[in-house]
Amino acid sequence: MSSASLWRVAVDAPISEALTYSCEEPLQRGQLVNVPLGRRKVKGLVLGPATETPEFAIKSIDSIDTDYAPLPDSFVKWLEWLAQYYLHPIGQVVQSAFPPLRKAEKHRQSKRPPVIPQLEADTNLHLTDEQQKSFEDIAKHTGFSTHLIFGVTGSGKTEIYLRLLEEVLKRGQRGIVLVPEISLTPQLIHRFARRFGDKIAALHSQLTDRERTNQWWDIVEGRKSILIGARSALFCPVADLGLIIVDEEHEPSFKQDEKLKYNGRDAAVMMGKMLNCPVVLGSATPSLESWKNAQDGKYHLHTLRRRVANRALPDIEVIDLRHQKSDDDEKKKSIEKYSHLPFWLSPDLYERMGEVLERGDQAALFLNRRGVAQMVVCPACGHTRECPNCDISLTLHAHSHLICHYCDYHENFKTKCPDCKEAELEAIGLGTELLENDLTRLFPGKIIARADRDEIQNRADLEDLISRMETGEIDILVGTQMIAKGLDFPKLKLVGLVLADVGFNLPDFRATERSFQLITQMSGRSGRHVKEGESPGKVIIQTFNVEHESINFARNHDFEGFAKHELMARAQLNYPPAGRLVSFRIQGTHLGKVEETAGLLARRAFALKTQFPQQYGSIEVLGPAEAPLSKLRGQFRYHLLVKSAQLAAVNPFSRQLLGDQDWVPSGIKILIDIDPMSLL
DNA sequence: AGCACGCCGACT
DNA sequence: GTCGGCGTGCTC
Repeated sequence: MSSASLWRVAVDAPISEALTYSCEEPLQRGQLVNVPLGRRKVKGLVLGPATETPEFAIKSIDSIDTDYAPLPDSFVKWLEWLAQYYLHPIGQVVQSAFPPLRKAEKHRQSKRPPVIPQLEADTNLHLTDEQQKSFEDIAKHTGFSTHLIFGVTGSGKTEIYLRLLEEVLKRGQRGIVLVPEISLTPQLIHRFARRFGDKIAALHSQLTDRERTNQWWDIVEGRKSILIGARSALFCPVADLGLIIVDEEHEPSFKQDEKLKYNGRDAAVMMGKMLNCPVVLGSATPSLESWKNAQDGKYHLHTLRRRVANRALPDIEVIDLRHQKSDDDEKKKSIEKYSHLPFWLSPDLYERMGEVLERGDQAALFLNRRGVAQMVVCPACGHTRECPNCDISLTLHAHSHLICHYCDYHENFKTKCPDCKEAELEAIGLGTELLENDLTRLFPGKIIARADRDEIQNRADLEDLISRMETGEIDILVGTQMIAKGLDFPKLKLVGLVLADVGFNLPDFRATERSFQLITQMSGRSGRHVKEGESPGKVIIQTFNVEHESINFARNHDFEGFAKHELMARAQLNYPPAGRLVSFRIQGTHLGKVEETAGLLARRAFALKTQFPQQYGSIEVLGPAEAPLSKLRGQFRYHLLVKSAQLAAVNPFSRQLLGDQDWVPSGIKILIDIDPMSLL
């Protein structure tokens, strides 16, 4: 018996590959060990025996951490895939698979409310024919398969999830439910808790480290069978996993935007593949990535076209904000009548709000003022400036330059509209706070609440707002996209999108898709509980771009038409899902050095293409260009985009392009984002 | 990420 | 003189 024992260990440090350690005792892949690293002690995960001896002085493993059972081989494979696909140090990927604290010796009574409330059990709801069929079609799969439930808002996707989980429990297996952090509200957790009682565990950002650790062990040791959580819940090694559900799969927040930049939805599908269990994705507005996979037959598609209980979809009306002036006498009178209205509020929306409030129902106004949504628009014809190379909106800089953030195309900003030559282009700015102030004046005595990053800081604030909406205390809700998702208020009968255009003009190839999703999701909040035969909920969209495709398709509740249209546009420029995209961000404190390194990276990219024309001929390199946020916290930022319709080429190309990074000058950092959700 | 080493300014 | 600022570099 030889004690030949060199092992590959993924240590907790930003080192891309595993390090080699020796150990006298027998080890096993998946075990957590304590190892020396430099002058300190760190945790590491045993990946397997080392195949070759490095020319280092090899250190010995200090001890095996016996608190944790070895991670299953398939789970370690999944961790390795994450590191390899997202080009992230394996040791830092591994750390996410362990709870933040040690296991509690004994459970102490906490002053905080329980993570999962104890609620009266409820029973299954009756399934519609559509729900029943989807449920049956999915439930017959027990091995790896991916399912996309495309169901209009209010069509009862959650009830299908609940039934599927029931089947999983019957088989003695467990399930994971991933939801976007923002929709992980008590409303949703309560619904699961009522159905499955004390079988539920939850992991989300509002938990303390102790709560998180306890939930983790509850699942790992089998006391709980269903884990509901944000994307990071995937890292909990659930034994006997029988199903993964990703609700609102299109949500950009499934993408982590720092450190390991993984997409929770994609990681979930890969986990299903590695652990051989079904994965169910659900959305009223599927991502084009998932939609294409369904069209190509890679995912099973299940469609729910109708709301439950035959509730009608809301009636959507589009208000054209152009041509407010008129010579018509009657119109003139009407303009006088409404002259007290602020510029952002059309008479139609104002009148509808009055009617709804009169009946004691609620209205919500939505305005997406996130980020630096600079928009240049012609008030006469609605024209906006776009980049001729990239087909995205140009951003106004310093009131004089219009710049494309993808390819560095720029032009002078001419104030006269180049399209109709009648009016002067305007940069428009407007925020939710202004709305709130104006509404207080227009609707005296009505209770107005605002929901945006400034007002809603934490879960408690959101819970408070939700309950005030549910009790009907609030008359008018004003908010950003915070209020667009998952919320369900019976008395909400009118939704107004104050300026739908804001989203259209973000310098991002997903801007149109985001707008469509937002309009559809926001519309879906209206009239969710109207009874059969009652007049449906109302949606009013105010816009300068009545012909914009995201409005045209959304007003007709036509996701499929939209997807077809948008997929064609993406395919023409090889944007995802037709192509794969990788973004490199070069940043540092010295502008000249950053520019220089960005140029160097681009030259390396072209050299690689020339050197391997077979593999990399299809790769397009865009930039380098100044990043949209060109200076952030004292760091100058450039970026370079790599894209190709040949999906498999992009990852190895990016890996080779970066190399071991010994060519990167000191003081410069290069951050890589595989499949970026946003190019801002 | 830590934790060293190292090379300059301002203090008892 | 030496205390400590944080730039740079390495970890099997």
